[in-house]
Amino acid sequence: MEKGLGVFFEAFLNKESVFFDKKALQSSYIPETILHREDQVKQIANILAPALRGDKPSNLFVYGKTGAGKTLAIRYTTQKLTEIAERESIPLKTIYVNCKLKRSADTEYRLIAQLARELGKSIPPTGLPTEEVYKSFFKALNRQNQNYILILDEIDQLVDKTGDNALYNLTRINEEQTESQISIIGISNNLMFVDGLDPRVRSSLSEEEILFPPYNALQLQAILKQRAETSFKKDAIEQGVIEKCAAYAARDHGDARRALELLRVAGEIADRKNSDKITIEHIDLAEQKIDRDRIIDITSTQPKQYQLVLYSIISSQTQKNTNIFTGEVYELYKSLCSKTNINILTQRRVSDIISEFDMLGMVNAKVISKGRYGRTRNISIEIPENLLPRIKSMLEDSIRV
DNA sequence: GTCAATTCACATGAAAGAGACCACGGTCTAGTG
DNA sequence: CTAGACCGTGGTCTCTTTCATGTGAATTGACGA
Repeated sequence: MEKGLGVFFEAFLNKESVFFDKKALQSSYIPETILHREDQVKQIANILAPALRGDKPSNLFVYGKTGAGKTLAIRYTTQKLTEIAERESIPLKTIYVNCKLKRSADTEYRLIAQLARELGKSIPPTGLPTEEVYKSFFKALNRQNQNYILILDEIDQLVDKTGDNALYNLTRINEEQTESQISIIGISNNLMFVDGLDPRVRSSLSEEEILFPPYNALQLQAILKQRAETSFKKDAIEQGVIEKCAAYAARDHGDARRALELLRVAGEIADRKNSDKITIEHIDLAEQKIDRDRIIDITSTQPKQYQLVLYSIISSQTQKNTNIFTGEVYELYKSLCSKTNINILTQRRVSDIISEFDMLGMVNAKVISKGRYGRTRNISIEIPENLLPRIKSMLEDSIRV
């Protein structure tokens, strides 16, 4: 056994790979030149440039769909900016925070705590009044006489979870703060996001706005080619593969991140099949695999109650084979609960759980009105047919514990 | 037949509770000199 | 005298429950043609 494994690893090491260096396919990678975002980068640079003279740049609000290059463009320009600032010893610091990361910055407390930590304070993950954390953050800000650029990625997530309190307080810092100044760059996937904000926050936050339109298929091709050059070996990609990748990604709103992931997974599949080239067929497989992995991952990491609800949805649909409604799911869920000795949640809660599955893309739950017979969600499953049995037995296993 | 009122079966919102986790300050205890 | 153990208080955070209000069209029933 041990020997067999050794041979396996040995073979793995010697195996030919289509990859040269995967780095350029990762989403955190920042290439030397950014394609098809020249205008935006220039605009950002224009807005941020005053920082080099010690002035406060305007607050900036950036929005566009996922995978449109927002984060990349911002990180790229701020990186260049700080390089220059460092060389000229200009007091400037950028802080990047992703508000979507669970348990990192998705509440007011955690956001401020995260910021304070970036400034070298140590803040406990909980237990302190939010007031205290603010104080500590302000103190850290004041300590050095510096300009700060604050990048809040996925800022919409923060606001619709916890309101715009934190943003309001942040935008007001400059009014009180004299030693250091702070500019805020907000990045949002949601185009309508600013509309829901407190007017004071809105006018302050979006002194400048930049829109990132989605990439089209040709632009995606260029980007993929650029990345592929450094990450794959020569001639490892068959004719038409890049084009197909780009076409897939362009189909849903030009998401470059997805295009890159598709290419990377296709490469991994090619490796596993001992192929020395990535073929179009591998792209198809990759697309299926990404989809499948996502669904399996979601199902298996979901809490018990959620799994029960999902199971109820699946089994009531396979029984009836027509569209199903919240009430039926809830009834089945209740009986499953008492069978498995799990306490029963209220329908209110189950209703929310169903709509969360809707957001995850696992089911499609549309609110319809059946006239006299009430209003409910029309639920159907979005899981591919061939995956259903597997998901179902996965759920059965984990519920029956 | 037409039209407004009714009615169903939930959706959707707001608020608040339960329980886990945690920091802080004060008090108690045991060990040390 | 002091370091560490052990409370009580007060804070955040997530998941839920409770209470309240909203809602779109099939159905109903009054009305007039």
